[in-house]
Amino acid sequence: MIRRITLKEIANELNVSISTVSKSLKDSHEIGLETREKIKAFAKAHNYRPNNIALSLKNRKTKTIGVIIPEIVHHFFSIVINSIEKFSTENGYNVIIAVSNESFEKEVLNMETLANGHIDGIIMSIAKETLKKQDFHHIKETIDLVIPVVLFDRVISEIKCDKVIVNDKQAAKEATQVLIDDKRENILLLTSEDYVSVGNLRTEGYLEALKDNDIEPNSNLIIKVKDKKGSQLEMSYLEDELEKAIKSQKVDAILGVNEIYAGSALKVLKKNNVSVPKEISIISFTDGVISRYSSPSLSTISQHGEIMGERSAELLINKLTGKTSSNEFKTEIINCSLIKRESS
Amino acid sequence: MIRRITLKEIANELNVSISTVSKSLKDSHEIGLETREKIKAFAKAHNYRPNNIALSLKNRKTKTIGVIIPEIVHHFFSIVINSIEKFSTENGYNVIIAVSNESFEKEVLNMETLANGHIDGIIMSIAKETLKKQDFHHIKETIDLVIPVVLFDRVISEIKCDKVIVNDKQAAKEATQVLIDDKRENILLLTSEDYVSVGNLRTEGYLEALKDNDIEPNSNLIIKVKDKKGSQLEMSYLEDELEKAIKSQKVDAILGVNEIYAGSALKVLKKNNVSVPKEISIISFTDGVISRYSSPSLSTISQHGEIMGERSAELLINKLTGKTSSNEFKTEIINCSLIKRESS
DNA sequence: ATAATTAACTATAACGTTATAGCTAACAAA
DNA sequence: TTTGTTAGCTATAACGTTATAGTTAATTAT
Repeated sequence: MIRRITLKEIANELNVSISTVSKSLKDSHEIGLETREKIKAFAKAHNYRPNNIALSLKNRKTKTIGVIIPEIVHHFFSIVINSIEKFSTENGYNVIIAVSNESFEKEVLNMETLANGHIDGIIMSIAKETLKKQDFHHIKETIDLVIPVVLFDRVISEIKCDKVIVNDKQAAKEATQVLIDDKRENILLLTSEDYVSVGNLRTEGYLEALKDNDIEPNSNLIIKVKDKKGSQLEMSYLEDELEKAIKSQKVDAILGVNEIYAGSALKVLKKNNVSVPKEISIISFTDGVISRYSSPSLSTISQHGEIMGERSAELLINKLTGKTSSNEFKTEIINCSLIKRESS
Repeated sequence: MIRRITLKEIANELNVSISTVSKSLKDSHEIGLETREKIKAFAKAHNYRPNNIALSLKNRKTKTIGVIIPEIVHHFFSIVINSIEKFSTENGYNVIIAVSNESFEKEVLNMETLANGHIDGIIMSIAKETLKKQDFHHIKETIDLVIPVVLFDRVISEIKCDKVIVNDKQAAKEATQVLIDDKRENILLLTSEDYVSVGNLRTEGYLEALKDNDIEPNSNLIIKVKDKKGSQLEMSYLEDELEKAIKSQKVDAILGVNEIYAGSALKVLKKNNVSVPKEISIISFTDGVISRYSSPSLSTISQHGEIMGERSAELLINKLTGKTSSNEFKTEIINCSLIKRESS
């Protein structure tokens, strides 16, 4: 029932000025030892804590980082957030989270709110709708306001800022090569629509691997999953298409750009009595919980979300503390690694 | 490169007082129409946005809710957060997230930081270590500072505040009954250590169902999973114990208090060539992604995280806006529901 | 004894707002 | 003419801090 005590109240109580109190608590030698000790004792007894809002106003710094992600109920993003939160807290920053839900409008709104005083910098991964629309004015405006931005995973080259990405193309290429080395030549690709940068890069890697091995790409073997809000529809689309594909042609491997796709594929194969990995082997991006607990467990390409989160936070904090100059931008590339399990 | 424009700057620019600008932007009739329009136009042209920090300081309100959860890479908690975020944003509140990582110390630290000005109220689920320690001073102190707190899922009766829980005991009882009705009488329980309130309640429900059906509880059929930080150890403990259990006695069903336990159980059974649900059927708490993509898919008890999140946010915001009195506390109970899938 | 120095404290402005009270000129009423 | 009213604006304080620039009184130097 007691409101937090302020410097003013301490000052009145002890009949000194506010300045004296402020300085005493900072252990300034301008104030006599006796007074200083008395004030510190009083403050401690009354559990004085500086008001962070007042400090933020004064210092024009909030010591808070805003994170905007497309989804939070999502293994990869939650890993990244966790790691951002960890690194930031260790470095004295709070984290405030906003979810765009893959919506352009909500992303813009989130940025507006965050940029209006509450945060010192932003870490974000761009919503699908925004990528589709190709409208990045909100991000540019934020950067113009001298609010540093770090993009991770889903990035775009046209924005000048720090970025943290994964070597998607290379990883997809390598995974495809692993399948080819295993004598699988009819590799089906489960990918997302073209405007999703990461899906696109992974598709490119897949195609390159085929080319390197003189395998003619077959468009019937590439399923671009249409994403509908409300993933139920999305999944039934995937399942229908996949079922058609395996019934109409030879398929001996599947490369999925995320574990939800691969998990759904596993279901379809099981339903059709196709044995994995004997008849069809599977490799998937996203090393999440589905991969580990499905059966057979899925071989996956880990994008090392912890590292991404940590690097993103580090890049941002370096900008905020002036460790790196505000007009030099880095793009960090995290190497994926293949985790072999039962499905391949 | 342009700092956000302030009232003061607008005032200087247009040769009026700050008050005039402030009032004009609020469309006050104290200011003449002409001046008002001119100022509004100027503000719009310069993309004026009020500084939220200054407003927070003035109003002693931050319009921000703090959420403290034990883990974020966790299906249930991420669902709850998502839903808190959604409801709060719709009602004009921001959400700032802190993760305790099941650690008492970190939870206390988080509360301190949050309570120091940045938030108007807190929604939290208590860390395991805190539950074990039974030390809740930080929560009580926060409440004493007139910062409303809402506890969800992991709650404790000794704290006077709003709470949102699930009818854990009843749900466990009903699930056990479903298994018994299916003629399974040797039901193994995979639960957590006693100090975790929800695990405890679920165990109670299990025992009650046995009692109602005159089945003697068998302590060999209750595995209390020791949790070690770093879930690898935790899981191997579970796997070892479970393997011993099924080899040394008859087990025809398993009730798991969360889907990680159940998912691990499924692995053990598969390894031992036990067919699910024929020989052993499984029901598990937490309706997450593992349950849906495992094979067989798991029958689960959904705790309706979305509803929990929404109710928690609603209770808190009602307190914050004065809709409900600050010394009356509600405990909302969400009913779980059983989702039948292949494992039972 | 006077000036210079220092120790110990205080007053003030500023961060960006808003609410309250106050001021001025123009006009109306008596 | 004198007083009252109103429209339209401004000044001020306050939210809780901190940094800068004072202000004393006592001590030291010359």
